[in-house]
Amino acid sequence: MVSICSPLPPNLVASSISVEAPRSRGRSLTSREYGVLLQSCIDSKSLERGKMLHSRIRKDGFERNRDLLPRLIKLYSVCGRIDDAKKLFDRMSKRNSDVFLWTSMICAYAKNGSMMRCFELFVQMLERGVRPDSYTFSGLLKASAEFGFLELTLQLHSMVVRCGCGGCLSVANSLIHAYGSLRVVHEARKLFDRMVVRDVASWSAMIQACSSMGSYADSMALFSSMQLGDCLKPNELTVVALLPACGFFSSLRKGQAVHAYVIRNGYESNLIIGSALVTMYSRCGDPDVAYMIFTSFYQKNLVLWTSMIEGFALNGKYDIALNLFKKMQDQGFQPNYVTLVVILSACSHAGFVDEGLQIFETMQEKFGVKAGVEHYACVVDMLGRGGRLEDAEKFIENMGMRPSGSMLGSLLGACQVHHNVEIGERMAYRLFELEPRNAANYVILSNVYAAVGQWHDVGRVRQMMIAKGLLKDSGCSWIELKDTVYVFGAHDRSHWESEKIYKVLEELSEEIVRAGYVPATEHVLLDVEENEKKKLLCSHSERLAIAFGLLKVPPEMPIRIVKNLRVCGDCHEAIKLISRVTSRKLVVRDTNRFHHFYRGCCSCGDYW
DNA sequence: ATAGGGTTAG
Repeated sequence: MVSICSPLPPNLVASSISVEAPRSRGRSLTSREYGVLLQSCIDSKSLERGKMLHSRIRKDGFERNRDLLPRLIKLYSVCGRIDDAKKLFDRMSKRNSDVFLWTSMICAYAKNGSMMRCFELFVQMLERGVRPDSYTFSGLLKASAEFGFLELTLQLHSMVVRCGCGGCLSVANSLIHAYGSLRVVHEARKLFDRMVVRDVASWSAMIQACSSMGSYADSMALFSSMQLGDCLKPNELTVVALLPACGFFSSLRKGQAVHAYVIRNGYESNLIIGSALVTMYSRCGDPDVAYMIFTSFYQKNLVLWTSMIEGFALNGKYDIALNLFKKMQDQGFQPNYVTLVVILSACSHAGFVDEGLQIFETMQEKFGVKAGVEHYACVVDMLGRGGRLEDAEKFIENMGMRPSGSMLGSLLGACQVHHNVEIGERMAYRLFELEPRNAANYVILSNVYAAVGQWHDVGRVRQMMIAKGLLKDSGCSWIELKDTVYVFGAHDRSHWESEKIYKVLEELSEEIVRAGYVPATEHVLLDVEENEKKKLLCSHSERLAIAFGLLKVPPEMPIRIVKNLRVCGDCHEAIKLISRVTSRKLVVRDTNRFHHFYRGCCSCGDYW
């Protein structure tokens, strides 16, 4: 027989006791013992066992026990019996004004997503004169943030202060989280900076807030101060909050370090961490390791599948991505909204226009997912990339919703690639109204003109930009070696080994010309001499970074670089040949995609 | 009895 204080896992203790032990021993359990058993029912969501326990607790007269009552409510709520929880609550609250009781019911509603009821109960509680405590506020803040109520969160915040709960760690953490998920990071940060004592949860919530806003540099900085300044050990939630930052910077070394930490701490079997790792490795251009992690999970879930599919697509392995999409369905997973965005985007980047359109048209009946803006945006992109610019424009007109800026932007980009001035102008002028301060739109329109040699219009657009005081984002590429990131701008000569770098480029130029390279000067969108154009092309930032990589990265290792804009068409050709003449694997990350160059070919199949 | 997690177009 297993005893109560056995070191075995609680569910084992519970199952062996709740059924036979008490009766066979012929004695009642203490409230403490009931507490342990109830907890195990909560953990394993065992409603039937919990009900049996409940009736025995009632018989033994422990139902009003301050330890057991909240647990009973929690048991019913985690088992999806929120109404039973409320019945019990109603029965008990007639004579009970204990904050424990009220808070547990409020939290049950908060977890359950019953926003209105949660706050109704809170009001009733205040009317009854029950003073809320830190637990009450944590529950309420969770509900308020989840429903995106900023006003309410602010009111709760001021109540927290008035009730003297402002100094409580868990309440402060809840507030940081709430502000973070409401995307008011500065409020979260203000609070965070004022905290006297911070624990892992505070740091994790703050890192998460930064990551969800895309302030990844802040996430990174916080992560190191947490360890160096506060000497705190990251936990699973910290890791999950940090991994997107590693992926964003394509910082394979940092990502690998986090992965090693995950393994050292036994977090590998955590599905959420697994999905975050798959995404991180995919964004660092290493889909093979991502796939290894993916396969290491025997029990997968939809998010893991979706992450892996996206990972392959991101790295140009479109066929594998689509196969995985089929395999996922064979294994009984129905794609959701996000999966369909991912798969449509894959079709768009792969040039699988017809397949993509078919998925789009049948997604509602087949998967019960109603197409949203993101899906429509993928279709516009798909048609645009495929050169079906008129179809794309018609699609925008007839889709029955206001086009988003990004939709018009992707069609404008397609007009640059396919040299369509007419549609390009229409898109650009709509965009100028929609997002007047976005310099990128002006730049693309001027590129559209430049691509067809309308230099007068190029100048006109440039004048518009100057008049509005808009500056073009300048292109740069970077490469990470050891723990340092080296950034190169176009025609950059600031690096201390600049001379060597340009020497490598010169030698390479000769070699790739021998291998058949012809500089595609149409990619120089400036009105300058032909020879000047050739020179300008050679020192694009991506080539500088690659040359530096050739000098520094051991020959057996791939050279990974990242560029903040799209790789230009000429560099793409050149890099293909560089991979051939040097027999190196070159991995270039674009704004959002990867190009894997090897033996003169690129994974994108020249369609991007 | 409480807070915190992964996948989303260009």
